[in-house]
Amino acid sequence: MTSPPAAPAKPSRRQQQSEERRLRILEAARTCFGREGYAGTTIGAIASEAGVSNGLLYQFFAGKQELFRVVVQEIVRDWGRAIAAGDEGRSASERIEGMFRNSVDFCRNHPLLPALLTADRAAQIRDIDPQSRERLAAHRRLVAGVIRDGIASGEFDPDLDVVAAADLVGQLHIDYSTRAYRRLPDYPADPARIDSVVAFIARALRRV
Amino acid sequence: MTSPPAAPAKPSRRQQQSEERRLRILEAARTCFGREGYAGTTIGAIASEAGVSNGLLYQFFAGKQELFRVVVQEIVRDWGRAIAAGDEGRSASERIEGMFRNSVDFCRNHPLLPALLTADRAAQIRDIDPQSRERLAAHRRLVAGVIRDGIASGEFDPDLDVVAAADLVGQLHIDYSTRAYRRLPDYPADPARIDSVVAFIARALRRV
Amino acid sequence: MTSPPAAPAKPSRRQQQSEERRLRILEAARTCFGREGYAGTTIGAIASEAGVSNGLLYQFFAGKQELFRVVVQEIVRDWGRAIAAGDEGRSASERIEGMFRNSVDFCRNHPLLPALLTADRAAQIRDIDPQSRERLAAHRRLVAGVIRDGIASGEFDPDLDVVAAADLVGQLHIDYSTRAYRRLPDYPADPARIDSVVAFIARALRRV
Amino acid sequence: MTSPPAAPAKPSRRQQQSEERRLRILEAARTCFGREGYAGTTIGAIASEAGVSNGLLYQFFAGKQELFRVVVQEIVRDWGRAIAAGDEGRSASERIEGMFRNSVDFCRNHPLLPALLTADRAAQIRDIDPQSRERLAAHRRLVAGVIRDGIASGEFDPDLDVVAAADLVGQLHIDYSTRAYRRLPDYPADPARIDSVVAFIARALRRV
DNA sequence: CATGAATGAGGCTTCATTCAT
DNA sequence: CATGAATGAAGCCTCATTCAT
Repeated sequence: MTSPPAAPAKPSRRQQQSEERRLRILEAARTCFGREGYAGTTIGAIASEAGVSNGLLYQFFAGKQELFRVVVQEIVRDWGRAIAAGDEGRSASERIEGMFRNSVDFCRNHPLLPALLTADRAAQIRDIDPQSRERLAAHRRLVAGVIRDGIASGEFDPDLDVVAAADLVGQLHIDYSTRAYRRLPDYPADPARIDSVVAFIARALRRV
Repeated sequence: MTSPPAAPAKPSRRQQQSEERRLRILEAARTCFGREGYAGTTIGAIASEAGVSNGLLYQFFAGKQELFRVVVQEIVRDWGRAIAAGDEGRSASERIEGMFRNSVDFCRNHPLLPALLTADRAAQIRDIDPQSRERLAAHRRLVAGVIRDGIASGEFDPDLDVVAAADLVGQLHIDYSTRAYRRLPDYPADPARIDSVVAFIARALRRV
Repeated sequence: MTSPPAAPAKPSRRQQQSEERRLRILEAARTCFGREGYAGTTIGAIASEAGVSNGLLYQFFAGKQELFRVVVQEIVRDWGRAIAAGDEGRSASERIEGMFRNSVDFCRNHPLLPALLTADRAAQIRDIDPQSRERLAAHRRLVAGVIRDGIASGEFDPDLDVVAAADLVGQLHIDYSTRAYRRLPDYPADPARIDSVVAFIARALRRV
Repeated sequence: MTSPPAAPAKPSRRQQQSEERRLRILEAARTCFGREGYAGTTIGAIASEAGVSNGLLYQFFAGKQELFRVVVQEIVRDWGRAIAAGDEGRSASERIEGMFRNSVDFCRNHPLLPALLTADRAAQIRDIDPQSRERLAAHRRLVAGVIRDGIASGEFDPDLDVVAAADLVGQLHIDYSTRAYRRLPDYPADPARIDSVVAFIARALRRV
C-alpha cells in the first residue's frame, strides 16, 4: 500500500525519502569529520548524527573512506563555486578581493573541513581523490587568470611570477578559510584581520 | 665515597646506550607521525622504526599522546631556533627573507611535521601543549619586531598593519615549510618557487 | 500503526536471541569469575565460555569491572532470596537451620562466587558496590530478627548478644556456602558436616 | 677491600647484608600482597618497597609465584605458632578462648594475609603449597585435641562431633582474624565483638 | 652479587563492516 | 530498504622475566 498505483516519472515516495536520507548522512559526515577529523569520527557517530542506522551508510557508500572521499569532493566543489561567485564585470583587484572574502565567508558559514585541503592526512587517507585534486588546481588556474587579466589591464605588476603568485594567493585562501572555520583564538579570521590580509595581497600585486 | 672524586656525571655505558635509544625513538616518532599523522601511527610502527621493542617506549614516555607532545615540542623549538639563526647586522628585508629561507630549509632537511602545527586535529589531540603554543606566538612576535624595525628604518610601508602582516608571514613560513617537508608535486617548494614567494612578501612590505 | 494493536511488548526474535546471549554471557562470567577470580579471568575466556565474540560483551557491559559488578549484584540478590525461602510458620530454630541449609544448597547448585563476598580483593575491585553491601547487611539483620524471635519465644538464650550472634551465623553461611561451591577436599560441606554445623549453631543459641 | 681478610666461621659481611635484603624483600612482599592481593601486586612494587632492584628478587626467588608461596608458608607457620602460644596448664575452655584471641591478635599486629587462607584464589595460584595445607590441617587437629581434652575433663558436651567442631572453630579463627587484619567497618573484630564470639563458641561447646 | 634497561606475550577495549531479520 | 546485533582484527598498554654491565 505504500507505493502509489502509478507514478512512472516522478520519483516514488520511497525514492524521495531515500535520497533525503542520503543527504542527511552526508550532512552528518561533514559535521563529524569537520569536528573530529577522519580518525576521530566513527561510523556510529555519523549514523547517530544523521538519525539512521549504522548499516544504512553502507547502502549509499562503500565504506568510511569512500564516504570521506565524497564529502571532500563535495566540499571542494562547493567551495570552488562559492569563490567564483559574483565577479562579473569587475576589476581584477576587486575579483581577487572578492574571491578571498567569498572563500572565508564560505568556510565561516558551512560546517566544513578545509583543513583537509592543507594538511590533515588523517590516517589512511593517502591521497585525496584525483577529482578534488584537479578542482584545487583549477582554483589556482582561476586565480592565475585573474592575475593575468590584472597585469594586462595595468592594475598589477608585470614582473609578477603569475603561477607562483596564484599559488600563494590560493594558499592564503585555504589558510584563512581554515581559520574561519576553526575559530582558534590564536589564529583569528575576524573581519579586521581579513581586511588586513586583503590589503597585504593588494600591496603585493599592485603596480608601483 | 665509592665513586671517583672527579668525573662528576660520567654516564655509564648503559646509560649512554639508553639515552641513544631514547633519541632513536624520538627520531622514529618524528618520522612516523610526519608520514602517517597521529592516528595513523601505531606504537608498533614507531618501535619497529626505532629498532626497539614496543614496551621500551613506555620507559621513556607515558604513552602515545605524551610521545607526540614531546615530538611536537622539540620540533617547534628547533624550528624556532633555525628560523632566527644568523640574522645579526642585516637589514629588515634581509632578515625577513632569511627567516623564510631558514624555515623552508629546516623543514627540507629534517624529518619533521610542521603540518601538525597548522591543521592536524589528529583525533584526541585537542590542544597542542601550551609551551609549543607560546613558542609559535613568540615566532610571530619575532617577525612583527623585524617588520617594525623595517618600518622604522624606512624599508617597509608605514601603513602596514604590523600584527596582521607578521601573522601572515608566519603563516607562509608554515605553509611552505610544510610543503618542503611533504614534497607534494602539486604544492612545490622548489628554489624557484621559494624565490617567488620571497619576492611576493618583499613586494607586499616595501615602501612605495 | 505498523505494529499489531495487541501484543504490547512482543520481543522480536532478534531481541529474544540477544537477551539470551546476554544471559549466556552473565552465566559464563559467573563461572569464570568463580573459578579463576577477577584478575585470573579474561574477557576472552568469558566470551569463549559463552560462545560469543569478545566484542559482544561490550554491547551489554561497559567493561570487565562493570560485568563483575553485575555478576556480584545478581549473586548476592539470588542468594538472599534463596536463604529466606520457605520459612513461614516455623519456629526460630527451624528457621535458623533452614536458612543455613538453603544457603549451602544454593551455592551447591549454582555456579557462583560467595567467595568474593568474603575475601577476594581481586585487584582493583576496591569496594563492592553499595547495593550488594546493603543486601549483605540486610541478610544479617534478617538473621538477627529470627534470633530475637527465638529469644522472645523462649527457644534461645536471653543472654545472647544478638547482633554478634547474627553476624557470626551469617559468616558461617558464607563460609560453608563457599565450601559447597568450591568443593575443596580439606574443607568439606558434605551433608554430615552440614548437620554437625547446624547442631553446633543450635547448641550455641539454645536456652539452657 | 670490601671483604675482611679472614672470617671463616661467621657469615661474612656480604652474606649478612644479603640475608638482610632477603628478609626485606619478604617483608615487602607480605605488605604488598596483603594490601593489593596477588594479581594487584607487581614485582616492581615489591622491589621498590624493599628498596632493592627488580632483578634482585630473582636471586632469592624463582619468580612471583614462588615468592608468594614462601610468603604464605611463613605466614601460616607464624600464625600456627602464635595460636598455640602460652596454653600450658590451662583448662580446655581457656585454651580454646586463648587460641581464638591469639589468632585475632596475631592478625591485628602483623602485616599479613590470612585472607589467602580462606578464599583468595588470586589468579594463577591454583593450589596453596602442600606444606601450608598440612599446617592448616595441623591447626584443626590441634583444636580437635583440645576439644577432646575438654570432653574428657567434663567441660565440653560429650555428644559433640569433634572433627566438625574443630573445623568450625578453626574456620572462625580464620574469619575473625581476617577481619582483624582487614578492618572493614561492616565486618568488625573489635574487642567487644571478639568477646561475643568467644562466648558463642563456649556456649556451643559447653556441657549442659 | 646487584642493577635496571629491555623484551614481548598477553590483556582490555574500540570500531569498521557484515548479515539475518 | 532499513536495522542493529554480532564479529574480529588491531591498537594501546602492563608487567614478569632476562641479561649485559
